[in-house]
Amino acid sequence: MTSVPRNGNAYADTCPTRMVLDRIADKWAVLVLGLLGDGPVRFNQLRRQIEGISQKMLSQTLKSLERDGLVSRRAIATVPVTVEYSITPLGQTLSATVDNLRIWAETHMEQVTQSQQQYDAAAA
Amino acid sequence: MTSVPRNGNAYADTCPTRMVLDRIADKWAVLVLGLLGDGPVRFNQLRRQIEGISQKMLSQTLKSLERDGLVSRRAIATVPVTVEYSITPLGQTLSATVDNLRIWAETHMEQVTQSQQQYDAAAA
DNA sequence: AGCTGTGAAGAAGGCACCTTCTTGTAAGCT
DNA sequence: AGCTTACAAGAAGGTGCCTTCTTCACAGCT
Repeated sequence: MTSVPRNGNAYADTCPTRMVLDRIADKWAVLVLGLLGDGPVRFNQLRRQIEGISQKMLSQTLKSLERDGLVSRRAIATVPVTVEYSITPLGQTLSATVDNLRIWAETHMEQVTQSQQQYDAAAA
Repeated sequence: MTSVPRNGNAYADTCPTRMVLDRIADKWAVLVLGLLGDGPVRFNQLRRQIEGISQKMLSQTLKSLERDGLVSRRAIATVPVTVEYSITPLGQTLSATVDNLRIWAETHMEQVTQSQQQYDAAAA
């Protein structure tokens, strides 16, 4: 009998799903994948499009996503050398989900911040 | 002219969407909302169902989600007093999205960990 | 008095996230 | 030599995440 991929359980502490969830439930990962979903992007292009992220953090995030198999890296023989990042087929299966998370944040930002203000006022 | 809710932009550093995204792109938030999506749950029930979370962290996460307007809290006059948490209408609109994130992690856990192992082996 | 249960939070400490600074490599320009 | 560009990463330091421990309040039990 061939082995069948088994689903993990994110509610179980010892299951590696917890680590995977921690990896993808990350704002930088969501923002990077959101951009790569539209096509390959170079490092500095990503950096310009994601305001507030440091070069260090972007490099680190891309490395992690590459390690996860969600992103692929290709050095281009320009002068100086530039690097292009693309989403992988595995990353593509996550694309719509992370986009929905970001879109929800964008469309409900006012409601959330309003609720936070009301909560803080009631607590004061 | 009545004011129209404007969408945020998560790629802009100064936009509060970044903060909202940071709030919801969080493994504990995803796991808590995933359980509350099915109906009200008591604090200790949540604690038992989410393995590995400390009482401190669960309490803090629930307080943050309440402040965000995604969760509501109701004290019940039992002996001792127990507290029941429910998802709010606003939280309900996020429910499917966070479930999809968790389900993706559960169904792709093996592919991600395999990719991580291959990456680490190639780097060694 | 002690203990149990519930839920909340401060303190302490370790670890991770994150920025800034710096360095490294390489090629081209002044 | 200096500078620029691109990308990667170590060091340093600050902040935040997170656990553990402890305390608190309250009611009931021994």
